[in-house]
Amino acid sequence: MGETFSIGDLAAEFDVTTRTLRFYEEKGLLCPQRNGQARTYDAADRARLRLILRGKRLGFSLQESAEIIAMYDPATDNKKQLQALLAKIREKKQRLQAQQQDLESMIRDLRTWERRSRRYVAQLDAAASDTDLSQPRRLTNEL
Amino acid sequence: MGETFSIGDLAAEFDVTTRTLRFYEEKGLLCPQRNGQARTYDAADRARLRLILRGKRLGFSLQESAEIIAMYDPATDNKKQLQALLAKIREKKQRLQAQQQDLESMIRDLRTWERRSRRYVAQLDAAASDTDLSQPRRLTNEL
DNA sequence: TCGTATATTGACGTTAACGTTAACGTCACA
DNA sequence: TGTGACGTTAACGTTAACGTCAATATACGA
Repeated sequence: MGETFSIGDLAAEFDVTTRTLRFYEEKGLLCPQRNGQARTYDAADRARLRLILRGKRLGFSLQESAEIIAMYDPATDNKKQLQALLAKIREKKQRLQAQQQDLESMIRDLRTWERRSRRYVAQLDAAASDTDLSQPRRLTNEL
Repeated sequence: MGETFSIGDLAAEFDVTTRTLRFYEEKGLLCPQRNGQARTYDAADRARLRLILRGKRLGFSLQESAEIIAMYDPATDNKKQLQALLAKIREKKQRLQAQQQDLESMIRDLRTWERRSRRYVAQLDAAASDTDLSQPRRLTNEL
């Protein structure tokens, strides 16, 4: 068998608490083996956790991450289900692409602001070396 | 003066409830004028709201959106503050770019899965027309 | 055998981001 | 003059995603 992990191992590796891992299990997102009382996680559990956390970083709820993870599960073996699944995949992809749009807008805005602010700091510097502190120009805020 | 909006206007335009707008105000993210009791929003308020919602879609908390919006505010006019602000901008940009990585990973994964599932459906179709329903091959799940 | 580390199961607490309800004001208009 | 449509404040309710705490079990080393 492959490598296994304790709850503490995974918690440390992914920087979450053990409570979090038990919570995910309680919600049906993880289902590690049991070694007596203790939980034993394998590579697949670890991969699932990675997906859950990736989803979180992207603003998905646990419910949604659960759905996405379900898509990776080949246990669905009839045609209608697979087609429903494909529809879901397309929906998720659209949403993710919309997020990309938002991200690009925001990064563009931030870049603009960074340049603008940098010029302003430079202006302040120049004014200071001129001992001309009279009227620092305001940045206009057109949002 | 420019165009103004009622609370209902903005709620309808951005598909949020009026409660939400009052809540954002309560949290200091919006501060519309008052016309007697009633709120009157202008173009700047509207732009702020757009930023807040964009942040939400990207998984930012309201607190974080508030910080980001504060970056757009030119009211900070001393050099140290501006430099601290630039640092924050860089931090946010890094986080956003990390999100882009996650997004790309996930979209790539989904694309792969879509193709794989599509092939599987095609296989099922072929099998059906052959009246050979014996052993539909399983998709392997290597996550 | 004792202590320390790590695990377990409840069970209650917390925070963010609103929803919901109640009780009321105001303005156009038929 | 009522009757909607739209607005207001205040206060309590809700859901998600954990945190925190208590009491208990298990293994391992000195």
